[in-house]
Amino acid sequence: MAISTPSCVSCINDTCLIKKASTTSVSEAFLAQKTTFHCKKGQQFIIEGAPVQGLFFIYKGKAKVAQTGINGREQIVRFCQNGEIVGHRGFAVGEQYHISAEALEDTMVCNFSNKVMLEMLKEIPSLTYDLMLFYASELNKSETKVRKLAQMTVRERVVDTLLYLDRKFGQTNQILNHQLSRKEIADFSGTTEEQVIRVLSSLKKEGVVRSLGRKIGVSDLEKLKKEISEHNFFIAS
Amino acid sequence: MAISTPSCVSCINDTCLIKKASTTSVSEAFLAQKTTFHCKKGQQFIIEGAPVQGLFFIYKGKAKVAQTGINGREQIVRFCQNGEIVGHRGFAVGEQYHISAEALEDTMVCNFSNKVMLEMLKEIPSLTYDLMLFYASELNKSETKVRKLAQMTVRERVVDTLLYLDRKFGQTNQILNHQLSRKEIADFSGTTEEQVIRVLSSLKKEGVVRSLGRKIGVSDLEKLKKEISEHNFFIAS
DNA sequence: TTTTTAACCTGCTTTATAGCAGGTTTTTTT
DNA sequence: AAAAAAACCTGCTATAAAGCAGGTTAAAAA
Repeated sequence: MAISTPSCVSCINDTCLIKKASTTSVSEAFLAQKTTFHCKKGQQFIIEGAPVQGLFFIYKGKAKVAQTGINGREQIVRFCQNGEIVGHRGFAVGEQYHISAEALEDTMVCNFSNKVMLEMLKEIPSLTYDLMLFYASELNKSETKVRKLAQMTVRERVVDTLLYLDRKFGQTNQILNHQLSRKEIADFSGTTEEQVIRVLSSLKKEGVVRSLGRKIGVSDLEKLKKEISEHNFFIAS
Repeated sequence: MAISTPSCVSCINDTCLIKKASTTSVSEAFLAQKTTFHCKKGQQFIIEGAPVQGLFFIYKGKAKVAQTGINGREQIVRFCQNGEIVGHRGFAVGEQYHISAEALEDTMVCNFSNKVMLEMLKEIPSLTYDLMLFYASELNKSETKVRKLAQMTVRERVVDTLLYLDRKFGQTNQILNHQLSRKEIADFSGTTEEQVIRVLSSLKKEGVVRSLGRKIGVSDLEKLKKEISEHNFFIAS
């Protein structure tokens, strides 16, 4: 369901690597080959195991990236929003995607095919360079995550996830802007729903976290940060 | 202790990204700015927390890359040998190294400064492209590791490490070519020395692993592989 | 508004893993 | 060759985390 394709040159997502590259003297022919489509909330636009189809960029909206682990258990890899790349892990390395990507709300997604992407990278060294930096930064985040999983307790990992959600999507009235279920928090933190519930209710008793119906928020950000700051984690996720 | 610097053009490490790039029409001026030095077994050539000093390449030898985790607990990140890059995580992203690198045997290491590296990347797009692919592949490995840590049991992680050591350094007479202490295996697998010892002695009883004094080896590779194959891990580490 | 469903919560039990203590073997040093 | 030092092993105990069962609350649908 391709719709009227927005132009990269006039795109408002300044952090988007393509937008950055589009300001250089690049043949518009590349940008013209972009497709843009609309995803309803809950719809998957990358399917685990499907052949790699280039790179995706969130034009407007939110998505979650996940993969199936042992016993069909879902592992949420990351969340993304406007201007962010999705599907880069498969691109350049594999033939199939090892992750799925699902829209968390109505979302517009841009796509460049493998062929076009490779041609662009050949023609625009600055884009290759930016993409290299992007991969390097993702590697940093991923290795930090390895360390966290290996060495943090469940409580610390849940706290860390709350801080991540605050950094990523922000809060309004001390309620996180993007609401996740306890199960989703668990899948991102690498634990179970019950553990998340237990940690959250402790944090509530301690007055660090508050809830409004099903929604949750951090009421004392500093105290929460303090809880994991002793580990000197280079906050990179 | 810089010694007579070996030429990249005539280097035998064909997998080295610099060697690959050196065959193109590149000003030799870059390559001339490489320094090469000798490390004794046990010597650290990258120190955690020190300022980033460009990229390192193993010319000949073996090294382990590690970082300090919670309670000073060591987390081994990876092992490397001839032709492999070290220090790439800090390069391009940070100001300080978040890892240390230590020679596992007498090792020769090449180094390009930040300045020279950045100039080379600007001048040689194919090098930037190769480095991008390298980062992408490292990202893949790291994310696979995240999944493993989150979902494998201790036994599975130790088995996985044994398979990694076999892939990485090989075996002679069913004894792993590079010998690690139980403690090191634990630091790489994300567990404790005692657990590794327990797993190894079970595996020995099952006839899958054998030992010769302190050295260990895999006697039934297929059976060992089978143990974790059900998880369909894309073997990428 | 009522009904239904999904999400959330809590106490109890089980299990996997970590940690400790003390002994043994292997390796290294003298 | 003896002594010292690592590295390795084993049984026991403690603990964190997972799993289960049954109940409650909040949100969505009728």
